[in-house]
Amino acid sequence: MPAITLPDGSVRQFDAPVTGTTVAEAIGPGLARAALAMKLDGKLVDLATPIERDADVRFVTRKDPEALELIRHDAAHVLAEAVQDLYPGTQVTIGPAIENGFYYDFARNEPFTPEDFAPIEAKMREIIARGAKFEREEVDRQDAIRFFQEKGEKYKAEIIQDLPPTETISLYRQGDWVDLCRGPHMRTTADVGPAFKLMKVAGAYWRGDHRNAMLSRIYGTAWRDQKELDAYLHMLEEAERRDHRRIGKEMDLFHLQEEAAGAIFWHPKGWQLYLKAEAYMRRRLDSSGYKEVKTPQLLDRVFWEKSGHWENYREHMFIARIEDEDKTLAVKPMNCPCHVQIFRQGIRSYRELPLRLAEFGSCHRYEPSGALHGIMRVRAFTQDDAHIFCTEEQIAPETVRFVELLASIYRDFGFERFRVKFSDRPTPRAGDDATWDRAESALREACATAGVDYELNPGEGAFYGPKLEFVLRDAIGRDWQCGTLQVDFVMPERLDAEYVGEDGARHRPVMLHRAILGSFERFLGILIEQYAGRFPLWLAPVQAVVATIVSDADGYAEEVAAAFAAAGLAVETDLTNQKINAKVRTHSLAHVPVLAVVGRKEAETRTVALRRLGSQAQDVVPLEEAVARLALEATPPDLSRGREPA
RNA sequence: GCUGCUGUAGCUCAGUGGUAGAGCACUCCCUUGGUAAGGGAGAGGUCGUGAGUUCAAUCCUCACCAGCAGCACCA
Repeated sequence: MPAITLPDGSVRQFDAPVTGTTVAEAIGPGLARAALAMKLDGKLVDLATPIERDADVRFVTRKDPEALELIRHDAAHVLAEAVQDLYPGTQVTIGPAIENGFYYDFARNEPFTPEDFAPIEAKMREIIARGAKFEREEVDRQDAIRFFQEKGEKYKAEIIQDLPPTETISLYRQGDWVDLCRGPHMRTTADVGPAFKLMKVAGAYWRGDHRNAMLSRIYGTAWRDQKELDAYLHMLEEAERRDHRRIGKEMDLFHLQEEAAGAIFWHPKGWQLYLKAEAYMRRRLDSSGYKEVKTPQLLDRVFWEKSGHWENYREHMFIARIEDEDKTLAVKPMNCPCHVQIFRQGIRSYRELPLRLAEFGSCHRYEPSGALHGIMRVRAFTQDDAHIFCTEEQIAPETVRFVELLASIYRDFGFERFRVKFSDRPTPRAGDDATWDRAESALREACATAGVDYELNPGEGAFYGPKLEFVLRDAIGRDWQCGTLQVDFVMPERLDAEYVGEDGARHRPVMLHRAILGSFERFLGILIEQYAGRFPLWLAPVQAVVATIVSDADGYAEEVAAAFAAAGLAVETDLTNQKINAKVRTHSLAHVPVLAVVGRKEAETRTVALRRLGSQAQDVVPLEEAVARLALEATPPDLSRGREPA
């Protein structure tokens, strides 16, 4: 007879098997109304799940974090029923809850359009209002396959076929509609509530494989209540405002045009931003023991054949044919083989290791057209690339050193948080298992030493070695891999890199491929979104504008601007015959961090009225003090560290 | 690359089978005003490219290019 232990430690004894529903009712009518599902010994299950033995039970109500997932999963089922009701002949496939919502993939000859959303949503509301019970039923595998085949649901039948034999096959019924589903679900369709919205249609490959059929996916979002939904929709709008493509245009940072798809035209202001980031990185690498190099853009095809890239990535390389010489050159898609060439010049000693070769390496890759995205995913980009040639013993300490540098650099750019993914051996791969064991454990060990929390990304390593990926998130919640560290035993072998060890014999070095920003282009895109264009002073392309109130102050304004410029500030003057209100507005919208306003008063007293972006306060200070203060604040973080504020 | 959508002035966008419009920006004039839009005038587009249908195409059809969303890809 089950004894149910509740989260507060109290125990309820029952003299016959019960379900969550009866337990909730026994506790109280309020809980019985609020309970949507339960955690049975830590596992989220239906409220109607029978409990036959002693167990820990926690009820999940709308307030609990698990509720969102349930609401979204149930919403996906409701969506599927609505679609099958409105568009007979449509097959269902899968429909999970995802971050912020849910989707369902349908197989239908005719694709859905956003115009279909209104009728589908209306039908969904009907189904929700009907409040049919979700009823779980466990069935025999063969019966289930036959059942779905007879309904013409060949995708569902295929899913069951591929489920491991140990897996219980369960169906969920909501009224007349049935879906194959592992569950759990809430009590009835009414529990989904009113706070949902269909968001977009898109194609998606069956089982995520591009060789399979393209299904029609409908995305939706769902929340506990209207307030949450509104807040989410509002957040999306805000995110759109900080899209780097929009801000890039507004702030005149860069542009793209069709004759150079996937390549960026950096405008003067955008290039200032780029140069500041590059100068900063150069200092950080230099002071971390890296040696900067520069290698060729174009190399003979033979070279890429030797490195193995021609075989694997030929389709993604830009090729140049030289008719006169009957040669084929390829624009470099990466820098590592070139760095190996530098390593190979002369005879290397173990005393030189670790040798850290860095390059702001400009690379070209013919990315698939659908992958291009603003400046975040382009075909011409520059990596803050470096290769560390070292011994196996040095992998761990070098990794620790790298992670520390990376975290410090991300912090300087305003990113306190980032995710780390550990990608281990893929199939197919180069190198034997013993080598992989060594590489993976070295990396794991290094993560432990460096205090890095990572999530495992199984089978996603590079073909030559395991890797760490450092992921930053953009304004719209999309994740972008920026930093990376890859352990490589293969390339040194392939390109015959070696050093003379302490024992006088020749050895293969290990190569660590690593990048912190990844590509400048992508990183700057994320940076623009991170700050919504309101950069900290050290990065701002235009750091200050000197704006006059009356034209009598023009001469003094020029003097102020000259003083700012002499202190290394990027400054512009605004001597137009606009009112000061208009000038404030213009430069605020342009995200200029410092507005120095000068009128007759300031000219007479040799002061400036400083107004900071985002503040209405005016700070009238003597010119010399303003220069000193701003110059200090505009100092890049690495240069101002340890320095006392003036 | 795949599915769907989009492409009109520098930007944001409206619009029609009879070769086009707004706001902002831009130029000029008036205005010298103390912290988020002072007023007026003007200039600006072979409606993404190419073909087809039509008496007539920016509008309809097809192809291509580019972009957007998602999927796949990302050494």
